[in-house]
Amino acid sequence: MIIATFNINGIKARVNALTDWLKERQPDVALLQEIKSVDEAFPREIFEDLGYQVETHGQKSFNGVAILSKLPLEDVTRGLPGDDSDEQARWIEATVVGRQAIRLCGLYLPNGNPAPGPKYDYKLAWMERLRRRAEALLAEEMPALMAGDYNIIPQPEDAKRPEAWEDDALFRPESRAAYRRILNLGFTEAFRARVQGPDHYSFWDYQAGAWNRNDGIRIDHFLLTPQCADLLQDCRIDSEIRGREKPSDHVPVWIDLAA
DNA sequence: ATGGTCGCGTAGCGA
Repeated sequence: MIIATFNINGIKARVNALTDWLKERQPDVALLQEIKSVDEAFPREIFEDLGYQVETHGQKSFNGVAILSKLPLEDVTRGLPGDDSDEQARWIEATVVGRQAIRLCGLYLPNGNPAPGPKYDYKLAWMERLRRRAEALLAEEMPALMAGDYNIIPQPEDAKRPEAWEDDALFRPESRAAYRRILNLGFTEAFRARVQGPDHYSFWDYQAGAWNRNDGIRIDHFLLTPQCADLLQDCRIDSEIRGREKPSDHVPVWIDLAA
């Protein structure tokens, strides 16, 4: 089963790029972030015609997550638990039923810049809520994953120029510690379980020719529970997508599970 | 130090 995560940076602007990639990669599931659309305006028919069930959790102009699946989805829930006053659409869950059931959590973690400040406080508070949800997920002892745009550069090797990110909310020590705290509960980060070394990125800024200089960062991640990690066969980044017409600033990352 | 580029929505914010 191929499961992908892709921050598409606006569904309206990305319909062609996204459908082209879906037809090529043929993922069973695509977790999408930054749809930047309300649910009613999401062009669901285009993806239903490609054979996907469409579940969205959108908001006007900003954020928004979605799940596309060729396999049946069950028990869809929207919103990260822990703060009923949080109106930002950054979390969606569903169970995909293949040969075995996998619990999927699609997330768009807050950027947090500028740091320090209220946006950074929101990021760290959101990560603490994520940690609590992660603990509950592990306690279920079933194959489950949390994937999406984490807005976290885990290690210096995950940036072409780590020194440029020293004071950034994506790389500050508190951000990386909060991410590590979740990982160390017992998750496997799929990409680093399969691939070592530098120069593997999932995001290149639109500005200053970042793509042409390969000035990227790796911020889109798959965290797998032990039961899910046992099924991991592959993890790859479709970086070539970034060089196409009208690309997102992120590219898809996908895993292949024996499920 | 500044500005560099996109998307949304049609000004200015978020990234």
